[in-house]
Amino acid sequence: MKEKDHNTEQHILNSARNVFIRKGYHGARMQEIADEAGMNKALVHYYFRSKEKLFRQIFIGVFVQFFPKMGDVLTDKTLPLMGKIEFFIHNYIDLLAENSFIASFIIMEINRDPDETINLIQEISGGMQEQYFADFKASLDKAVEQGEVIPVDFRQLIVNIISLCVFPFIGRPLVRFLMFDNDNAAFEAFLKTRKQEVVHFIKSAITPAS
Amino acid sequence: MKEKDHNTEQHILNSARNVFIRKGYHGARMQEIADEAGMNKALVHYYFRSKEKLFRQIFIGVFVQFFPKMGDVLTDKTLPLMGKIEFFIHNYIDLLAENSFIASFIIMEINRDPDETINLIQEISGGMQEQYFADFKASLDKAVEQGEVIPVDFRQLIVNIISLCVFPFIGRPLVRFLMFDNDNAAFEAFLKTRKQEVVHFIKSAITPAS
DNA sequence: GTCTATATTAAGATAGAC
DNA sequence: GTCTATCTTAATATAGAC
Repeated sequence: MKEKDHNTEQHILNSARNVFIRKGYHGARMQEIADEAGMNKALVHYYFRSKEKLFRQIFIGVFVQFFPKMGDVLTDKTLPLMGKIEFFIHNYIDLLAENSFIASFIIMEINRDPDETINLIQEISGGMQEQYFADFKASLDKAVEQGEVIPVDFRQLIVNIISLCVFPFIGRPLVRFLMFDNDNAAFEAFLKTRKQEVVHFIKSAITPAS
Repeated sequence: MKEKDHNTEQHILNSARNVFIRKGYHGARMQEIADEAGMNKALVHYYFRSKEKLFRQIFIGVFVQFFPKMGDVLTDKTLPLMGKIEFFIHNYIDLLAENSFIASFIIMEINRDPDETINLIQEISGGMQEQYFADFKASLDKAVEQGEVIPVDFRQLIVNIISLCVFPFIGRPLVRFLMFDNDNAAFEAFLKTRKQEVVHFIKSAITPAS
């Protein structure tokens, strides 16, 4: 029984994750979640009582999977600044490429119900981001001092890096249409070169003119 | 009667715009639209027949307001490349700042129903973007030839510019929380300096090391 | 634990009076 | 053109049999 229990619950979670990520909270249907899990709607309620509760659990899971990876890179003390940035960009874009709808899902939900969502994120993160950023700032300050990079506000720089990585994935259908006339192969090729492009662009922007 | 007719219709459109932009298609309620317009739900249906039809009209309006402004700048033949870029960034960030939820609304809807939304956009735009980009590319090529900027892929550059402008607004609640501990004043100050930051960053990235 | 059947509620949409 | 009242449908949620 324990076995089957665990399996069913896991099936529901997988299915719910897919449906919520594709459709968002309001667009998702309990019926669709049940269908995709290959079982009855009532069973979904039996395990998770309400759509709201199920959603919270999914959102937490997605967020937890998505964020710590970023922090690990920022806090690595052994790497120099540009190494950190490069490593971060590589990891982050890989993650986005493999989980194509996650970024827009998070953005969507944050804009749907900002207060509720931020509260949830606050509970999850427990303020760990402050340490991440402090470490990154220290690393940046040192690099500036040594003349390796020009002086920049560390928050602006972080936002710049994340913007460049995330936006093409969030705006994917629009970018593909506007810039590639819906030619998907061309757009995928564009994304493939994106990692190098972003790294190169950042490097070029913060390296002192010799 | 004509007078009143026009007024009511306009009230509904205004209200619908607000509600759809805040809540998205699935989150919006016809009741809420009617309430905010100060009238009955039935009247909204009398004017627009269905939620779907009303939504399409709103989406088209938002998109039309949002896009041509970009094109005007890109196609201005009198400005040099960096002037164009600078002008574009100023205009675009102003627009985003004044209409804080529009960007996330468009992104949200595009991800909710990509095919349908892209079809709609295709009808609206009529392929005008190709001309915009062609003109921009020509301007970029010339600047590269003259040694004013380093060689860059024009699509990557455009995506970079838009990413840097749009993302802080789309991710607003999350950025405010993660980087400013929800201190709204600090975050607004950050946005205020964003225009200069982006211009400077781009300039720095594509200017040849002397 | 899992199903069928059903209750409940909410939302889009229409009919009909004024 | 605008309202009240109502229809219809669809979605969340629960009861109860197995």
